[in-house]
Amino acid sequence: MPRGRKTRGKAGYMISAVAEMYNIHPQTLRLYEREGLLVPSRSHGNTRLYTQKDLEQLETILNLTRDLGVNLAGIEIILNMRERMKQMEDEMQAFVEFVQQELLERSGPERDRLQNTLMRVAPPYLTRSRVSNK
Amino acid sequence: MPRGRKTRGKAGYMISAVAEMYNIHPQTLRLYEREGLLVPSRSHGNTRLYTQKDLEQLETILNLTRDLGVNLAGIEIILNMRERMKQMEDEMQAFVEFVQQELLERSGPERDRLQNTLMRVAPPYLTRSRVSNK
DNA sequence: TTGCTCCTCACGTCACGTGAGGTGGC
DNA sequence: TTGCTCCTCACGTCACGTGAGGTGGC
Repeated sequence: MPRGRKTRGKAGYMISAVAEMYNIHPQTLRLYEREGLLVPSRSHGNTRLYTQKDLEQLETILNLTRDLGVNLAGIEIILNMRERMKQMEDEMQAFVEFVQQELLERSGPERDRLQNTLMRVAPPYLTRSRVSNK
Repeated sequence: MPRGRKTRGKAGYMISAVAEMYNIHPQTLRLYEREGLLVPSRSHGNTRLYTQKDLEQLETILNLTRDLGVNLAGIEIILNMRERMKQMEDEMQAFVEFVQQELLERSGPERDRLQNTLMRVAPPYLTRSRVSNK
């Protein structure tokens, strides 16, 4: 039973709660914030509040630094690249879905040709659900 | 005028030539090789030979470590991600080009619809050359 | 008051880069 | 021979993580 001040409000976790959950020093969390890797919001009393999204970011950071030995400069770059890759995937996804839509409205050799290209060119995880399973 | 052994054969640059070109210690190049970041081929006498491709890889590495402060673990991951992003871009490119081809064979509202989607969804650098400039 | 929060400063450790030292082939 | 190559071992420096010390608000 936790005593004292609540460590978890609806607005997020306080620093010691996060530190305990991930077995990490509170100062390290402050370091990550100073480096711009993980910037939680603050309460009106200036206390850090970590949201669920912050915790996911933290897990990524810990994976990179603890398991893979990446330093903070590298982590920043990798997080940015991840973001860009996600965007690219989303664009690809949207585009593929549109062409699939076109596909459904056609028939005959043209349909086969489109479908062929889709399978050749689009990553499997984008086409599997709608096209190849049929 | 360089004396002694040739530092540049048609097969590639020897380590001291590369070291001089990039103002880097030969031991550092050996370190990068040991870490798997930059693995040149070898002559039959076991001498390292750096190709043009190796030098490009080296420039990327130096940019990451010198200018951005990324450590070697991070560089390895970033190089891999770059590779994957290039692949994604190639796939995207091929797909967009195919749809553009389809586009040219159509007319009327259907063409407009396809073109619209292309512009909305494909990154500008993929469409500029063939579609938007017309 | 207690137990948290905030902050700054400082130390220990480890990775990276560099140098020395000794070898061998063109 | 000279000047390169190969290798291993070792040191200096710096970033990162952790701890101490002192403050303030719920």
